[in-house]
This record gives sequence, structure tokens and C-alpha cells, in this order.
Amino acid sequence: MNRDFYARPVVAVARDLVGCVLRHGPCAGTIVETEAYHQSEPACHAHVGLTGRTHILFGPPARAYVYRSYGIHALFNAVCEEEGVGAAVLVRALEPLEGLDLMRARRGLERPEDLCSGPGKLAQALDIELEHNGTDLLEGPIAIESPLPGWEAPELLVGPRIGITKAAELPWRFCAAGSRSVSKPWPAGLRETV
DNA sequence: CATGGGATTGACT
DNA sequence: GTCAATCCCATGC
Repeated sequence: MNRDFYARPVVAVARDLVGCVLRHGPCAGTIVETEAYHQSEPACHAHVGLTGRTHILFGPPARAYVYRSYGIHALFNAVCEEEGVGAAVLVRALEPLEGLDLMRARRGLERPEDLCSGPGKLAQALDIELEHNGTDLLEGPIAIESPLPGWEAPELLVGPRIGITKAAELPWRFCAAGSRSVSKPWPAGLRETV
């Protein structure tokens, strides 16, 4: 994954990240669910403009944006678009590939589909914390790799984002069809393939 | 300086 | 289905 990959419209990056591999040290998983956030809509933190919290979002692409949600969970995003534009892709779910036992120890759970099936869960499983905010995804320790050789691109489902109250109508959530690791059941009436 | 609101999860009714 | 936990940060006095 090079910097140009991230320096594109954030919705395109969110779509293309499904199938890629998120890695931190010995733990890695295939991305099966993403959401796009852009400064132009109010659900995005960058919508309020340049602040201490959002300056990473407005910085160069291919950096990690990690923040704490509900006082408890760390959520991992990849900063996108050109420097000066506030936008990022939230990684919402992975299918675990490597380091399963370490993930199980961190999560206190056994079943693979329970380890990374949510944005807070995957951050805990991969030990991604606030200290990783602003780290470069091209230089590690956190990196996003191309899909594995032989990995078959699944059908992609598109729908509205989860857990937000503002701009909830935008269809900026992308899921790999059929994955048991997706974070929430899909609303039946809104199902749509791309 | 005080306050309020989350891009969530897990436990419980 | 409901609900509390718990911390960071933006906002407003």
C-alpha cells in the first residue's frame, strides 16, 4: 500500500480497503468492514475544523488516526485524501489471520469470529491504542498490506454507517458479503451490492 | 474551569 | 430489548 492509495477520495479508499490485511506485530487480519468519514459531513470529527483532536485528520494521508470512544474503546482509522483535507476510513471489522492466540488472550474469548468483529474489538485484539495516533502506516508498527495472493474478492455490500446520529443516510459503509466477522447484522431492506 | 456527548461493548431483563 | 461504564475533547461560561 503506497501513499497514493490513501491520497484519493475517502469513499473509494474505504471500498478498496475491504480485503486488505491490517497488521500490528504478530497479529493480522483481513479487513471485512469499513466506513468513510469526510470533513464535509457532520458525523466526521474533522467537520468542526482544525483542532488539537483533528489535526491528524487534516495531515498527510497514510497515517493512523486513533481516538477513544465512550471512554473505553480505541478506534482505528486510516487518514485519507490530500494534506489539508480532513478525511479517514474507520476499520470496523477483521477476519483474524495471524496471532490468534495472542488475540484470544487480549480479548478473553476463544471464537475467531468474536475477536475482531467490531471497531473496539479489533483495536483490543491487535493492541492498538491512543499512543499509535499519528503513526505512519507505511513505516509501522501498524501497516495495511495488499490482499493475500489467491484471496478472492467477495461481493461487496454497501449501506448506511453504524452508530452515528448525524448524516446517517450516507451509504458509506462497506462489508464483505458473507463474512461472519462483520460487526452488525445488515438491515435487510437496505442491502445493496456494488 | 465545568459540562456534555459520543464512529462501542458486554452484561443483564 | 435496555443500560451503564468511563475518558477525551470541544464548547461555553
